[in-house]
Amino acid sequence: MKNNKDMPVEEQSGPLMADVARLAGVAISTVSRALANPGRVNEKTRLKIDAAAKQLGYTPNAMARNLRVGKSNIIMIILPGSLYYGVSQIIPQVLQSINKALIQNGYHLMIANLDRDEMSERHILDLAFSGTVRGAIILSSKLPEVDGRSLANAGLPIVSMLLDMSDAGLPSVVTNDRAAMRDVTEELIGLGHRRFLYIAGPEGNYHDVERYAGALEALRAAGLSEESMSRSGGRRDYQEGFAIGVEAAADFAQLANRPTAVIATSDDMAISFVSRVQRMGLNIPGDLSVVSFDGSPVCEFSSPPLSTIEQPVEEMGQAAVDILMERIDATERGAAMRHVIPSRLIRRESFALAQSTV
Amino acid sequence: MKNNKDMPVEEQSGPLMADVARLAGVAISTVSRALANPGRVNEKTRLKIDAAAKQLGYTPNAMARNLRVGKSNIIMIILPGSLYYGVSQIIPQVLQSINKALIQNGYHLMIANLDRDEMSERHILDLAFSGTVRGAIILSSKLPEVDGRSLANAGLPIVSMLLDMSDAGLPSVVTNDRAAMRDVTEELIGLGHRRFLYIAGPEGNYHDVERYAGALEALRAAGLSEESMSRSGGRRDYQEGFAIGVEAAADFAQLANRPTAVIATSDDMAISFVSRVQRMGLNIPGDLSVVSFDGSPVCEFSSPPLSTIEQPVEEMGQAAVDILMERIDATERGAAMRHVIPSRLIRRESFALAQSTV
DNA sequence: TTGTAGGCGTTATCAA
DNA sequence: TTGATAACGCCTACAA
Repeated sequence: MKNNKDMPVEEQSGPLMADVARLAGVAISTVSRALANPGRVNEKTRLKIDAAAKQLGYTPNAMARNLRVGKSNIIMIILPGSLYYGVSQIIPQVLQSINKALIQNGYHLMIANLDRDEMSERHILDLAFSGTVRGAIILSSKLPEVDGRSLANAGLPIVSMLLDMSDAGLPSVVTNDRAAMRDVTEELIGLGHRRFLYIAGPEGNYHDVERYAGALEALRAAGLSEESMSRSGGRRDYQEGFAIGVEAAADFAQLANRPTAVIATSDDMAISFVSRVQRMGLNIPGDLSVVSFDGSPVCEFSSPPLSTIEQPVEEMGQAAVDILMERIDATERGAAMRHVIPSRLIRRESFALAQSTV
Repeated sequence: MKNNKDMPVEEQSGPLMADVARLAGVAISTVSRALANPGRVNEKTRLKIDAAAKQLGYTPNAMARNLRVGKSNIIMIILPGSLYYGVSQIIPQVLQSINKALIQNGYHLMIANLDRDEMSERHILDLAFSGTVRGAIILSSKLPEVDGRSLANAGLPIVSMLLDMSDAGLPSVVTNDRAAMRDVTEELIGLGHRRFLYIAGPEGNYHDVERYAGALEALRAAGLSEESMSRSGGRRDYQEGFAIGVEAAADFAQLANRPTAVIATSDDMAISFVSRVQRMGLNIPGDLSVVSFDGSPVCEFSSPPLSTIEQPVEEMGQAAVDILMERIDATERGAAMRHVIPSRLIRRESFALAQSTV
């Protein structure tokens, strides 16, 4: 402590390395070494120093250290505009798994929210260019870029998760959206379904593109035309899944030749869709089979329990952190890679054999 | 830039204040002033400096600044063990509103997860004692404390949210759990209900204590005995809401004189409970009224739509940040206060007049 | 209004 | 193996 003469109480800044050094009877630099490179110091002095540090309740000042070594130990996660989904636990799960993996590597997690406004972009760019963060994991398809500064040029390792941005030069951790969709569509075809309704999130979104492509692949493989699958949605964001499902139910009611199977691209859509068509008197899965994406646990408690494609969020988060750590340590950067972690279909009662129709 | 002779490319640390100063033809300190106290510098030089800064794409180094001024601009949020709830969006909503409010005040949000293990406590204490964070918002009932160091003694402003910890000296932002529960119970009594089932989270938890007390207040006021309300649950955490609801349905089935109204302390509990008792052939709200806590949007799409008590998370987050900011700025700390923000009952079809029974 | 100089708490280099 | 010393990039008296 240096303020020992008048001690204005207000900001007691805690013990410094100098205090530890004094108590242990060694030089400051020796304390620094003892704490950082315990191997490079005499065992006896190390013990003395450890004891002194513990006695004083010493914790090294992170800002001083980071300034000195020129590196921060904070990673930021860039989340899309709204974190607010209906039943999906993807965001909390991502945060949890990433935070855990980061801590194990000695890093901390900072949140950055990427809204559509310029302010949030500026905020993220400040974080990057001020040296506050050491790397980023991004869950949005847009890299912040405001008057000259772009996140891409911040010299920061970045990993994309959920969305494939390897084209933009970012290593990406994704699930097998396309194959998962192809498989489940195939399975429905196998159950006798020939007319489908596809409920989409925002058109052009990576998930939509991939999943729809997967569905079409299955149709083609079975010799069915593209017209056998109607589309609903495409204008609203995934955050508005409930509204999308409600609108899809209205669309569904209008269809002349009603589909016997519905594929929703989020559990929210499926849940609100089901609630509306049941109200119209339809039986699920008797009249209509339903499958969706996200693997929300609540699907088990719908009536009927909903089949859903679970995304391996834990593994994806862990993988994203692993890749980020590699990038941080690497002297040379490898090529941007696309890492695919397979998802898993949870089969429940919401889909069944097609009624023999027509 | 200082590395201008051989430029090893690897760590291009960006322009410094010295570079801006050189380009603008002024001293470093003038740049510092121009950027921080624009008023205390000649307008003409200020423009020159701004231009130079923009031209170089200069962003001040946050770690150097923070070290110098002895303050960080990072706030940590301490979240309970698992973020993983079934349908509740409380955690994401909290993060969103707090992050937004913090940014408006010039702060950043760091996540800290408080598991039951010592490692996570140590992690949080390091964040606090290393000067990394300037304050904390805590959503857990336990203040980290490991060998000597305690978060309570870190000299850090802390605000509790969701849980009332004013007894422990923390200003707390909570909702009116007790009154909300009293009101809804009263309402059920008014509808003719006389036998209740209360589905609890972990016993002794603040929410459980408050809510149960509220229910009892209503019973007493109506001249009903405590025995008119059965209790289920009490052993599992809120994160296991679905399991609690399933078990409650089993408990319910065993009851000799079945309740006509159920009060669940989370939407997860209500949803899984309903799915099970419906499978037992009961009609809701015909045979059984149901109300729960959390205000999850999905409740609108259950069948029947579920009544639920919505927590004002946005306002609570905003209030928590406001209070934290006051504490940070305040020279003298006021007494710990309890700030109550009222919740709101969303009435849906899941409760109705009691069937005339007995 | 602007410039000079010193220091925030650490780590890293160099001698001893 | 240890100690003195010079940065890291910025802010802030104080002097000019």
